[in-house]
Amino acid sequence: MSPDVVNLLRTAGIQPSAQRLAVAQYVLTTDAHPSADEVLECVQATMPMLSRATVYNTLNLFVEKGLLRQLVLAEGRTVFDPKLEAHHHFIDDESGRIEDLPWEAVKVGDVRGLKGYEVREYMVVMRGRKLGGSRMQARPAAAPVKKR
Amino acid sequence: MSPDVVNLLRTAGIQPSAQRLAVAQYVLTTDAHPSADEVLECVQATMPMLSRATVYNTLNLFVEKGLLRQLVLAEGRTVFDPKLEAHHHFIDDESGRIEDLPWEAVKVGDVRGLKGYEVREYMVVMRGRKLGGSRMQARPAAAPVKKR
DNA sequence: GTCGAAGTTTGGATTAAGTCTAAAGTCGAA
DNA sequence: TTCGACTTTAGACTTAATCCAAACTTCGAC
Repeated sequence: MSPDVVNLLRTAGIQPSAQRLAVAQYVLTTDAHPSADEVLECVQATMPMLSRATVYNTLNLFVEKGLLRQLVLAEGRTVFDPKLEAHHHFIDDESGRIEDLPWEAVKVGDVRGLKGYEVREYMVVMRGRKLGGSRMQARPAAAPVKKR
Repeated sequence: MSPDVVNLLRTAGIQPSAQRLAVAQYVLTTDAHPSADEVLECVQATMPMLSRATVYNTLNLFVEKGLLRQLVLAEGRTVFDPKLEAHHHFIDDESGRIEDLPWEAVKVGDVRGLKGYEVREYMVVMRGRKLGGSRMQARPAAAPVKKR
């Protein structure tokens, strides 16, 4: 339990607790864009009594305190992203997996200059096929385009 | 009941029916980005016996046949857009209302050239405040940031 | 016309994500 | 050590969306 995380929470004005630390440890360091249920599942591996409500509470708290961003990009998937800097997203058609792309990877013209709109934030959302990298299959693997 | 719509459906390989026509008439001509429930509500005004299931069936059919695009951009709002050409989206922070922005309005750098990704489609998603245009308040007005 | 098959619509049941609630548990300061 | 504030929990609830099986339409073949 790195004291880093404890301090990170404290600095954000969040009282640390065993549950919050466990969630933080996982969700603040992953780049897998997990959904709330995936967070629950992963963290329960090390803390089996953890309840669904707590995960939702904690994730919402983190979002509110600015430790996490909530993304809604694809059908039925609300997802959390600890990467706070501006960046773009690529969504794999097949797996539904979301990947971060660095801000410099795509140049976007003068958005702030749009007449009539005051743009607070923006990103490019891309969809398509990820080439080559089909061997990476580390974790639960973002629900393969579930027809619910 | 313009025969246009009848033909449009036929051309798309969709057998016309009273319900489908009513839904088409509304959803294919609006730029309000309605949710399924909003479609239900609006079309029920002229066809009160219309069922929820039919609206979902019809909307999904239209999406499948390429008459409509399904967008998931904001929390808990799956929304339909009849504008098929590539374009960008602006989401008003306050009202949650989604607006189309023409493709030329924002220049985006060489997305297709990204190494390792085969981009099928992309768009810029902007969030912020719409200036001035607060008088436009024609219809149900996309749920004003509902805290569910 | 009328029969049957295929397609369409329907209300209600079901599922799943997420929130709410109220009771129980923890923590820390006086 | 005790009190009040905060946190966690299981389970009830809500809402969007889908599934289901029965009823209804449509349409071509006879």
